[in-house]
Amino acid sequence: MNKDSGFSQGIGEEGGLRTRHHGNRHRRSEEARRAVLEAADDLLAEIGFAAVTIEGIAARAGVGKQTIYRWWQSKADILMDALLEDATQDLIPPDTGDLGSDLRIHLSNLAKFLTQSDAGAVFRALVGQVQHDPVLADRFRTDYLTRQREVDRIPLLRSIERGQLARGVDLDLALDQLLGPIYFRVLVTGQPVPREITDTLVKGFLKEMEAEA
Amino acid sequence: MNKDSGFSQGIGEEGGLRTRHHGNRHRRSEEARRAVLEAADDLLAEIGFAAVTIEGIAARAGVGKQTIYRWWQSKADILMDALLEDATQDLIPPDTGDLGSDLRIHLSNLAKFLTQSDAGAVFRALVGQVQHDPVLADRFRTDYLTRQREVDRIPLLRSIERGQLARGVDLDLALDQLLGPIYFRVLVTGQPVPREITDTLVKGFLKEMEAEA
Amino acid sequence: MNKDSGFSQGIGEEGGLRTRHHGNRHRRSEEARRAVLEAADDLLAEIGFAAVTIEGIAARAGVGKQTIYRWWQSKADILMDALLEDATQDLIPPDTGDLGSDLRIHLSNLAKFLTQSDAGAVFRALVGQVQHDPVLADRFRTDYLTRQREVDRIPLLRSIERGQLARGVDLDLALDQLLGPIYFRVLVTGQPVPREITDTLVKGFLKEMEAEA
Amino acid sequence: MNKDSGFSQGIGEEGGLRTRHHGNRHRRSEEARRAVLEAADDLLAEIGFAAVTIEGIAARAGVGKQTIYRWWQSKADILMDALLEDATQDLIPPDTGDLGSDLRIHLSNLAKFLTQSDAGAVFRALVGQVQHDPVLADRFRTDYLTRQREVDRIPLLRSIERGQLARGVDLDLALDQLLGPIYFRVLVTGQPVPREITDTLVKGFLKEMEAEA
DNA sequence: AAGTAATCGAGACGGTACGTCAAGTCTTCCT
DNA sequence: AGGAAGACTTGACGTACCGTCTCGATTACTT
Repeated sequence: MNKDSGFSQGIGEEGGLRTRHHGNRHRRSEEARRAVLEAADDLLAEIGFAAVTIEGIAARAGVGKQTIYRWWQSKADILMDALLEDATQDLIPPDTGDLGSDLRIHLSNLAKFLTQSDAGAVFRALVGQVQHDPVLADRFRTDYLTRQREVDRIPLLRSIERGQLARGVDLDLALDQLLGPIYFRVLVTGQPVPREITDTLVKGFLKEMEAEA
Repeated sequence: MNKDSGFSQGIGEEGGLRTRHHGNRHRRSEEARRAVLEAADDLLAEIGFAAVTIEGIAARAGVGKQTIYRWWQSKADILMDALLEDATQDLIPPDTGDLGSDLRIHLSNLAKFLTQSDAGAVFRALVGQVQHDPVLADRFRTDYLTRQREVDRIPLLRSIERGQLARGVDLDLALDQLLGPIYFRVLVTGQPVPREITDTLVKGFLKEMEAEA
Repeated sequence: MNKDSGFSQGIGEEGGLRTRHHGNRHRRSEEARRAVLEAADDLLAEIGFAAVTIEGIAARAGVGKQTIYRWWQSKADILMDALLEDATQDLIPPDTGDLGSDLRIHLSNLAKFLTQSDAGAVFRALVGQVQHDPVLADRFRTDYLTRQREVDRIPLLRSIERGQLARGVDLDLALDQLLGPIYFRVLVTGQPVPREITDTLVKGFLKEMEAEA
Repeated sequence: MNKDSGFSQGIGEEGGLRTRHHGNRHRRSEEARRAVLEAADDLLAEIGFAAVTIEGIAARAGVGKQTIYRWWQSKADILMDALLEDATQDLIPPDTGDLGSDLRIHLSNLAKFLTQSDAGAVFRALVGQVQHDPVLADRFRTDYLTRQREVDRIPLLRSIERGQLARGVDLDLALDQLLGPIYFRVLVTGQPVPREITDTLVKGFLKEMEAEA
């Protein structure tokens, strides 16, 4: 995506060319990088964010601490990379041709992602950390959220193109209304987010859109 | 509310009789308790959750570490108490006689609380920590959330009694829809929550309720 | 003697009528005092001086910490009392009418006391502590050593009276020569002190005395 | 003796070649080691054994606590090393060709060492601690005493070779008799050990040896 | 007999040091 | 040059005891 290829951001190389204008000087070890991300992921799942340590990650990854400090700033930074690597492919909304269906599926997928998947656990840990760490918050919003936001917007945009949804709709607010309750339940109240909830959210949203018109 | 209200130990005899026939001879120092809560509050505001340490709180409060460990389990536990003490009086919805007004005011107050107040900063730190610490999560939900949830419900209940709102409305879901987007912006996207947002949320909610009917 | 009757010194009341029949002025609890001394003794034997704590003694004795601090200055001070109470009756030299016999028996008793008895363990712990604590050293020498020194001197004095030993003998030096090697082995080298050793010491001493004459 | 002589861990390359194909890459900091020993020595002299703490040593040495705990087991263990480093060169008996002279000088040096020197203060503290700590006692006897014992024996051995002293003499007992009273005065009675005392001890010992013959 | 005063067991208090853990830095050797 | 290893300083952790303090109960001497 971006040439910065910022190892700390990881993502980057899926394009594959890997032409990196003139190469990465003296070669970062891709092997070490993956080992670290995997170790971090595994440890998060096994012992929880609070118990994860840089030393633990290094030991589990079979990597020197220095190698970690050379490329990442904190354990949260590592998890950011892990999240970007693991989770981007998920949460791509379907294209069924119907806004209601698209949203129902997408919201349901989101709920599943947040509550059931390993990547969701990473996400929750990161959001937790974001409350304490403004630098991480920046990176989280720049590297993850804005991208996800664009993806989330797709069903609505498609619906507008199809003429189902009015042109003037405030998409950001719409997304807040659709997604907010889900994140709220997951992050704050800790309540489950079954399909009935997501379906009802979509129903309410559609009803409101109709009423709007 | 219950008299104990659930501080970590409560000393809580505000009822006052203090008839305790002879028990509890060695009482907790109320002075130390308040000093700790204040120190924790202040430090959170000054240096942020991550930089707050038990040692720092103890030093600032002029209290022995053991005294803290005797009564609290973690720095988050201390902040829980601080939150319960500081914030309970806030966020009580008004009673204007109109659901729309009540909600607009209440949501705006909530947004202000979350983004502007010291207690809101404590709340955000706690929600962050809740993502990493299941024990804290329990306490957070038992001691704070359920109480707040009941308070949040009041405008809707009053509206039902007035006959404005249908009896069958799912109040929990309604609250998720009204509050979720606000928490989402505060905790996840980091966007501000101006009055326009809260007002629009209320408008949408009312429109949906009408459509429902 | 002294009105304080120095409980912390325990012993001390021999001057006296010891009418303590019931009236101890304003009542120190004799029961507590004995419980503390016994607890200290027991704990020393069980876990060693380093692991003995005032809190541990108080708990074991079923006594409040304050009670201990009221009457003693340190755990070593308690053990001083225990030593004075337990050990004074030991180490009284016999009177066989013969200097050699008296000394052989006495030195052997001393060796046994130092290496085998519980009171000897207390003594060793106190000598250890004396190296670190000048205040204790004072008390140790004033209350225990000078007394014991006088007792140790008895066989030599008797022998002088009997005409066996020359009047001019330096008794202090003689005692250093007789006792020093025993304490040295016990405290420094950690070697055992069997009867052969003590007997040989006596033999050497007597030979030297003869040669002197 | 070798300059390395057996610090608590040494690193032990006395074999020397250090061919270790690749092992032991991360070596102990000699600088930190010396700083710790000096700090411990100084603190002992300044504030006394009881007041010396590991934290204090670390702070004074400008060293992390962990570094101390990595290489030593206790403050006494540190002082053991300091003693071994500082004191081994002292207390080597002279060779005047005459047993009496040799012993008089050596005993006098010993007395001076024990009562006047900084290393002597360390020694006294260690002997004190030896009464409470069997592990230290072991190390004290293995690493220090046996070595010193051999050195102390030298004048007697030389005298035997010269034919002055009988072959059958029990050297260990002889040393106990010569040294015991000195240690006794220093460690137990706290009396000074002037030259008259040491001289008289030697005189008595020689007289006894003559009488023996 | 009631009042007074000192001691008692208990245990919370402000502290100090403990011994451990992890942070982030630095140095060394290896590849 | 990058990476694995690990010793280094730093600082917080949570615990154990220190010595002081207050509490309510007990008990022996006033009065």
